[in-house]
Amino acid sequence: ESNSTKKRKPRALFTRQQVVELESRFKSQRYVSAPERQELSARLKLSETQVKIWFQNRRYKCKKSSLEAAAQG
Amino acid sequence: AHQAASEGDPLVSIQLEQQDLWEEFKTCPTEMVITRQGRRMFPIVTVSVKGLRPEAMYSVFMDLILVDNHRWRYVRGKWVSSGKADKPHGTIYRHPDSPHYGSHWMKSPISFNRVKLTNRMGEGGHLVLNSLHKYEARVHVVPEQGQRIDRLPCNWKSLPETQFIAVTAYQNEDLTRLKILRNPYAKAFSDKKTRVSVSEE
DNA sequence: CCACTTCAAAGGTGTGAGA
DNA sequence: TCTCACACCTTTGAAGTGG
Repeated sequence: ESNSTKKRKPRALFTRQQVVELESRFKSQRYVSAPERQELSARLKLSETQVKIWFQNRRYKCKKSSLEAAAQG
Repeated sequence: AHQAASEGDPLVSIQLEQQDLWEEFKTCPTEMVITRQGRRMFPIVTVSVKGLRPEAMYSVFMDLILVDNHRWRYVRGKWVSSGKADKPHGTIYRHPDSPHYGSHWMKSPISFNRVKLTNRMGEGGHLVLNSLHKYEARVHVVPEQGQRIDRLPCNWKSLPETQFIAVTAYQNEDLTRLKILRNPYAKAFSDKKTRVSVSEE
């Protein structure tokens, strides 16, 4: 098949305010429970899956950066 | 003998990281570009902090202080002082992790990689500088209010290795070459010159 | 949950022109 | 001296895939 029907991953970044709130929550709480996730997703107008994956990615990012920091010093 | 005044608090120590890189630039000497929209610094001011109370809350700041009272000019390959310095703006940059626990600040070096330098007032959160003036970075570790820490001896430190002249466009071409060599974002320009012998076959 | 990957968009470089 | 648009890179980060 040629160039026609190729699925390109559209990149949709979260809004600035959404990230601010998520970061704020992550700073005090690395894991979020199901009810908390529901409340967050409703307030931020994101799906619960998006909130779940965001915390998952955020934890990995944190761990990765701290491992790199330890490797250098 | 006078150290006993702070209730057994250890002295706060602030130390610059990547000193060899800063030294390399300082021999040029270092120049930092300032733009209307704001330009990042390279090398990046990074410090390791020791002696904080792990459970106490701190905010960390960086500012750039005038090193001397002169304006500088680049004449025939050398920087020479000429004229009197303009009045500094006195802006300060707060590290985005602030406020956070002492343990957080001490667990790994604190990087000010996102700070931006500008020559125009009103760009929120950026450090405002005068072009052709010489500056030096200074880092502050400030305990949050309500922590009942009476005195922290030495909660700021100036970093002489970071001295630079603010410019609107680079003057010294050795300095420019160093920036291209060391800054990953400028890699396009080092690759370009390497590609001289690559003609298509 | 974790581990890593995917892959465009976002955005940081110095350039070189034109004030 | 200063500003701005490029071209050319990197980094970012939500989503993908498998364990």
